[in-house]
Amino acid sequence: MARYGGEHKEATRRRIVETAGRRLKRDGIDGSGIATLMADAGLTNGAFYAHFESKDDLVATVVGDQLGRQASEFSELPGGRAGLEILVGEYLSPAHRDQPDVGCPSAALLDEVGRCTEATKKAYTAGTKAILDEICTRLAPEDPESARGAALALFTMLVGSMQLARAVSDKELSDAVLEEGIRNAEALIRARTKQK
Amino acid sequence: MARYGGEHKEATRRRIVETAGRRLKRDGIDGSGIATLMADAGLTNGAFYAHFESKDDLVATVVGDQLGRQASEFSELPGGRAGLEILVGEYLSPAHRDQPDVGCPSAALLDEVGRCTEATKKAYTAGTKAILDEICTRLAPEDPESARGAALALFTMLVGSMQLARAVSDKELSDAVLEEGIRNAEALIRARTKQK
DNA sequence: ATTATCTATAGATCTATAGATAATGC
DNA sequence: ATTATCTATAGATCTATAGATAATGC
Repeated sequence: MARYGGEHKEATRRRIVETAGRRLKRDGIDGSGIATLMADAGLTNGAFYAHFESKDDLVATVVGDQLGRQASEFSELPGGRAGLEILVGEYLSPAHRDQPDVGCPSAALLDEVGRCTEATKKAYTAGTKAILDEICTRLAPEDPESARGAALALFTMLVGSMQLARAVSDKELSDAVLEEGIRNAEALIRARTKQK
Repeated sequence: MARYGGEHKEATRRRIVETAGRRLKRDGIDGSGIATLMADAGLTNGAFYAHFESKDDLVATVVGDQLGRQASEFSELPGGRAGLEILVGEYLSPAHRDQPDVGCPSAALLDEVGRCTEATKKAYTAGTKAILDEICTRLAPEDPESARGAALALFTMLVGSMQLARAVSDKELSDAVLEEGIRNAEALIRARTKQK
């Protein structure tokens, strides 16, 4: 079965999902057209529907893929508090702020995901649960569930801070948002890992 | 000067800005067309350009208006910690989650604002600074500037939590995000108002 | 007479589909 | 012979403009 070496089409699909991840994070979901998404992958728009049922189908796939990648990146961080401190420093960096296309999908798209189809929300939810688990394990290795609240605090603060740093026109304020975000996140990590 | 009672056109413009605020928060910026925005105000699309130079012009105006309203609502809350606790409870409520059109513009639009024109970002920045000032004054009346970091932590956590609660398909998780958000926010307020 | 709004439309872009083409493996 | 991709296009929607209309105040 399968001409073209058996993996040709599969590889193309993966390439579309990858390049679409960057484009969606850069221009937004409603801001990205299929012709552009396909051109990014070196294809024309007509080929799109051989790979996906609809734009919604692609969006759900991309969101799931992006969150899955992020979860697996997180899982490769060192254990305990050390891993979280690396994460915070990288997350709230000017480099991350200035390159949304290769950055966190939640920072780039979270409010838009709230307006997406159920399939996209489901993909988003599964990925985010995995990420929250990674954070919990590092905050409280002996009883991860007990750190759920702190993990949510850390996650929402990181995402909110990055969105704010990007939305603000005042460079000084934007830098301050990142710096204070790091301080606040580190205080949260320290408080949690000391107590209990 | 000015026919139609002198305030007719002005009133129409205000109506457009108001109804567009709701529509943009509901369907997103890229998700809202001018014909729909004008129909919401009881007008046809052709009349739009008598009031605004472009869609970008409207978006900047609406974002500025929305943030200004929010800042003035915040300013009417009681002073000190009490005002902030009311704010947190209302902000992280299921009612707010389920009615984005009449809710916080940052929760609805923050990642999109990051992709908007400079004029929109400027309008957003001015409004957000006013809101952060309101929070600072309540966290540390004697020295508001000292609370800037804590104010940012509170603001980004509120916005991030609301976006997450809306994006998640799992109702239980969504409710938990709001509940844990309240706990985390209150802990932050207490820590800040006790110390110093 | 003035002017806010409407009707009509241009030109671009959007999602999606149908049939043609070209590159592959047998 | 098969099939991934391309070309071409339909039909809807988008932003924006031009000229017509209707409602107002003098």
